[in-house]
Amino acid sequence: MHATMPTTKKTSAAAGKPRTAADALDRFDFQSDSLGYALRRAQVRAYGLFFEMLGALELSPARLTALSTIAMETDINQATLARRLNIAGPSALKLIDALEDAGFIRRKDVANDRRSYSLALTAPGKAMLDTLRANLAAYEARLASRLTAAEREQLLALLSRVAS
Amino acid sequence: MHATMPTTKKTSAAAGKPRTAADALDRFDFQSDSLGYALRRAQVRAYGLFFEMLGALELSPARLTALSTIAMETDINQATLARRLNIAGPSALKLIDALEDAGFIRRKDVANDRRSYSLALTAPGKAMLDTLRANLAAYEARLASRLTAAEREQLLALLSRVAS
DNA sequence: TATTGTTATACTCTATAACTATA
DNA sequence: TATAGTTATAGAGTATAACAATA
Repeated sequence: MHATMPTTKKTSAAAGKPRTAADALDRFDFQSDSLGYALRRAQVRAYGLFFEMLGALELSPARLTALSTIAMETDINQATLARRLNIAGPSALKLIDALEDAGFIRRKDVANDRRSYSLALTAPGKAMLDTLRANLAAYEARLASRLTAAEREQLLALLSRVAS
Repeated sequence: MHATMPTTKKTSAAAGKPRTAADALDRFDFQSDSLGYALRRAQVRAYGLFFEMLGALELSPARLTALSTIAMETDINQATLARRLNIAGPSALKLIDALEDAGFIRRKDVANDRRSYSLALTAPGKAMLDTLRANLAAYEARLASRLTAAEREQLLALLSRVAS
C-alpha cells in the first residue's frame, strides 16, 4: 500500500512525503477504536519519519530495497533480483537503471553466461548504505521516543503476533 | 506509500492485492529488530486482510474513504471533500465520478450557488456502507485473532503513542 | 525450448496548469 | 478577483507482451 518517492528534481513533490487519498483513511469513522486504524496511523507516522530520513538521498523506498538486496546478495543478476523483490522484470530493470545512473551499483559481464549481468555495489553505493545505517538508527530512536525500552519490547512482541 | 486497487475488470490484477517493490522492504536487513520493520510487517498483514475484505466490492481504499467522508458530511461539495481528503481537486473529481458511476452517491444542484454541487449517498451507497460495517467487524476479529482482549487494548495504547 | 535482458505499450493513481461559469 | 468544477496534460510506478541474443 505504499506510495512512492519521486526522485526527479522537476517534480514539486520531490521534497515532500507522497500523499494518496487512502492516507485519509482516518476519516473512516467506523474504524475508530479499531486495531486496523491504530496500525495504520502508527505506520503513517513511521513512514513519514522514514521518508524524512531518506531526505535528499537519491533513493526511493523501492530503490533502497533493491540496493540493500544487491548488497546482501552480491553478483545477483536482474532476473533473480526481480524474483527476490517479487516484481516484474521490466520493473526491476528500471530500478537497476536508476541505481546505476546514480552510481550506486554497476553491471558486470558474467564469464559463463553472456546473456546476464552480475550486479554489485560501487564504492559510493557502499557509502550510501553506511549513511543509511546511521540514519536508520536515528529514525528508530525518534519512532520509539515516547516509549520506554520495556514498552518498546512489548510492542515489538505484540506486533509480531499480529503480523502472524 | 500506498498502492492502489484496480477496479476495472480489464486488468488481470483486479482480483489480487496490489504489489509494489517497496512491499519487499522486508529484505532491508538492517531493519531487522526495528520498530519500523515490525510496524510495517503488521500493517502489511492488516492491509492484506483489509483488501481481502473489500473483495469484489466496487471500491478502492481511496473511494471507500471518499464514500465514508460523504456519509459523515452530507451535502459536502467537491472542493471541501478535496480539502478533507487532502488531495487535489481533479483527484477528488475522479473519485466522485467513480462513486457516482457506481451508483453510490449523486450530485445535487445547490440552491444559492450554481457553481457547486452537493454530494450525498444514494440508497445503494448507504447499503454499501452497511455491508462494509459488517465486513469490518469480521476483519477486526481476524486481525486480532492471536491476541487476548487485554493484549489488544495494550497494543492499541502503545500504537497510539507511537502515532503521536 | 527456455532464459536473460530489453523495448514497447498500457494502465492506475496522482499532480499542476489552465479553462468556464459563476460569485 | 476569487471560487467550484472541469479538462488537458504529465509523471511515477506498475504490469504484460513481444523481441533478440544466448543457453
